[in-house]
Amino acid sequence: MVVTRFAPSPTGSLHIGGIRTALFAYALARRHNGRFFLRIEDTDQNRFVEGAEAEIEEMLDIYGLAFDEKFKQSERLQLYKQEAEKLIEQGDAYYCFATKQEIDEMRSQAQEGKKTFIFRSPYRDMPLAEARTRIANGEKYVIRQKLPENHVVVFDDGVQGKMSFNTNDIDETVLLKSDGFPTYHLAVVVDDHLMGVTHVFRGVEWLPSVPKHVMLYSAFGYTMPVIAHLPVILDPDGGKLSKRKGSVSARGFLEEGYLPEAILNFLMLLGWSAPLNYEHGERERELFSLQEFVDLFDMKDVNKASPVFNREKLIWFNQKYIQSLTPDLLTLKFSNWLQKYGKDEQLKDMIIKGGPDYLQKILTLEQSRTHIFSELEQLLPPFYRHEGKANLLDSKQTKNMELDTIKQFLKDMALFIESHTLDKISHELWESFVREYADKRELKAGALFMSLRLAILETPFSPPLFEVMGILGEKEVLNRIRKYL
RNA sequence: GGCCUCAUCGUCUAACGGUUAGGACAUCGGGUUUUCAUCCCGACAAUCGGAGUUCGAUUCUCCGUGAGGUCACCA
Repeated sequence: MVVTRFAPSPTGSLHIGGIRTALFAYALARRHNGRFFLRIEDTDQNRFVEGAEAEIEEMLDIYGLAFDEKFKQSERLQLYKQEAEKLIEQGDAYYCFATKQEIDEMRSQAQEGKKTFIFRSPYRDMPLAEARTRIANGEKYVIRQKLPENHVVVFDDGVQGKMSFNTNDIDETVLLKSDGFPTYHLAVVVDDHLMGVTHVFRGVEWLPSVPKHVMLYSAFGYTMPVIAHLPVILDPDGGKLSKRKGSVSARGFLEEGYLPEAILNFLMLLGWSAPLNYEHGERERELFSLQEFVDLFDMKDVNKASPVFNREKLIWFNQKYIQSLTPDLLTLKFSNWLQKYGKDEQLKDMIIKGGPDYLQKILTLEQSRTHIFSELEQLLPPFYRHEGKANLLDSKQTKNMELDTIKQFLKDMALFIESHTLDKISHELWESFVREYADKRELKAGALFMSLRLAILETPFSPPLFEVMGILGEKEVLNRIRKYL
């Protein structure tokens, strides 16, 4: 059985890269009808952030990455200590009394001499009995991993492939801190084994500590899971993804108005591509639902190189997903978004007052021109408020016209609408009125449409006017036009 | 600096050792259109450099170069 896990630490808001790691782990487990666990790595008391754990779970839920069970490292402290003691007994670890200051001093000395600093504790070979006496006397200690000298550690990464390390280049790392908490290195190995994890996905930043883990697995006699190190997501400017150009947290993207499905789809293609069978006439494809991804996902299709996070492409995905929404879903999702993240309080009130049916009609019209929900905060107001103060000449089409000509047109337009109040004006009738009007006076039809648009909506950009007027209703349209007469 | 890793259009990527090196985003043209979008059509654009292996390297090997990661009682 395939067992994977997502193991974030609750030290802040969940990074979008975390969602990708979780996505891959989730997909592998689901693909093989296995299990997917959440493990909260809260062994650092100093970096603990209140509410971070709840946010991790909330994000996993919103993004649709359901886990089967949750574990918390802080609840299993006794266990790690026990396991560390076991290593001491075996001679694969030792008590160390060196203080942080002492080590820091040695390190800075080595750096001044331009020498590489690999810490080897003076307590490494202290007789166990002596060490235990010191502990009994209340002395502070940590437990360190003991490494064999000049030993080559080989490792076969699930994504990166074969590599090797020499123990001479590696610190004998702390396994159990003086506060009794395990370090990451001890806790992952113990937990992954106890949880029966078969496949691990994590960021490449963990690659350098692989030899420590390999040695721990062998000291414990555990079989190693497949470990796959995912390349980091890079910023277009180089380096790690930075916040300067937009969100980097899982929640931040939701706030900006991206749909979780679109983000997920974008993330899938960052380092993975679907296998293709040209002989069966398959074409390149990049729109995948979570379920389709699960059905297709295989570790061998994951890339080694670090991808750059391209926000334009994310926007394109989001637009595709918005366009594919049914009117009901579009209305529902946008309403939820607005309520949760909307910034324009006045607009929120007006939308509620206008009712869901009115909103849905507008959204259907604006659907093809929205890429992310936050744009709608600019597109919607013309349907809800009207000042009567727009400059009717402020557009490419109307800037060379006489204001009087426009006003006369608006007046005639109003008369036209009034005279047809009883029978519904058809699109054809209405449009031919404008075009004939333009022909007769040697005006440009486009300019007339624009002047109407500016009067009614007070913006040069809008969906087709006929549909807009249909939504506003004749009474409202007349009201708005009259403000300019 | 030590250790480790990576390298195809600007970006995400595809290509049993044999392809006119394919697709998508972006960009630039053109078409549809009542503005803005959408949609459709088209164009531009890449195998980091140098050796080797081979009849033949994007693909295999080595060396450079460039980029990234990491060197905590943080994860």
